[in-house]
Amino acid sequence: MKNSQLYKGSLNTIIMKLLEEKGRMYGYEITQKVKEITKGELNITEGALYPALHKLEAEGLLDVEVEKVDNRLRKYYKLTEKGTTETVNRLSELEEFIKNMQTIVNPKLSY
Amino acid sequence: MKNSQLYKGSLNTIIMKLLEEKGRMYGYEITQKVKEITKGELNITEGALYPALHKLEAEGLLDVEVEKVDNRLRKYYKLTEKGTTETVNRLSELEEFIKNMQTIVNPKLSY
DNA sequence: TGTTATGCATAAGAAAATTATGTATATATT
DNA sequence: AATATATACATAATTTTCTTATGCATAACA
Repeated sequence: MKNSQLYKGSLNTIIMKLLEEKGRMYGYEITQKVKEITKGELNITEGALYPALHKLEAEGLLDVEVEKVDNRLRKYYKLTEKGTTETVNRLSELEEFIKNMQTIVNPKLSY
Repeated sequence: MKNSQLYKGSLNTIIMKLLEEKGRMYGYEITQKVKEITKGELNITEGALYPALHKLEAEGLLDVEVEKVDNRLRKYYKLTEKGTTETVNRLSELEEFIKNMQTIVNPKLSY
């Protein structure tokens, strides 16, 4: 992941949320989707992405399906049942985080 | 810093924003203020806070004034001129970050 | 034919945090 | 009087997460 270090710690949540939405995605697709969503502002590097995917898989939160498309390998990831449950938690943590950060940035709006 | 790893990378921004608001604060005060703002959700650990303050000082973004209150030491930090300028940048990065994360969490609201 | 895009992966190093200590004074509790 | 909690700083060892730099391989484009 590149850019302002604020994104540190949010990669897993991003991956899981995208998978919850799209059903299944492969690594490269995730990087492109995030680039698109953030209008080029957030570029997930491979050195961050692939180890993250492997770790989520090792933790039993993701499943993989390998497919060959156009003679090139793709590893499709999707949430396991455990992963789906965990995603709900992560997303509420994210919303809480965003609220808290907004309160810090703009304390006057938080009555 | 404790809790959801989402806060990783946001400590410096939090410190600088609080200092911008309050003028000057000492370390322990910062931890208490953040705990209060986030209703106990975010607890900044000393192992994260003090090295962060020292680094910001070394970078010329903060100045220190040592004072003895009730026979106990306090190190009051405040933004330097450079720090004030930098805070503006960090805050706009933070707002951009929050926007992007919101778009990811709730893509339907981002037309 | 060389560059860009697609698609995966890992290793070395840096950055930022956690966890575990350590020191010291003040205040509240038992 | 003794003990625990709060205040106030600090650092060292370790872990987590990311960046940077590689590496391999196929497809598409110029």
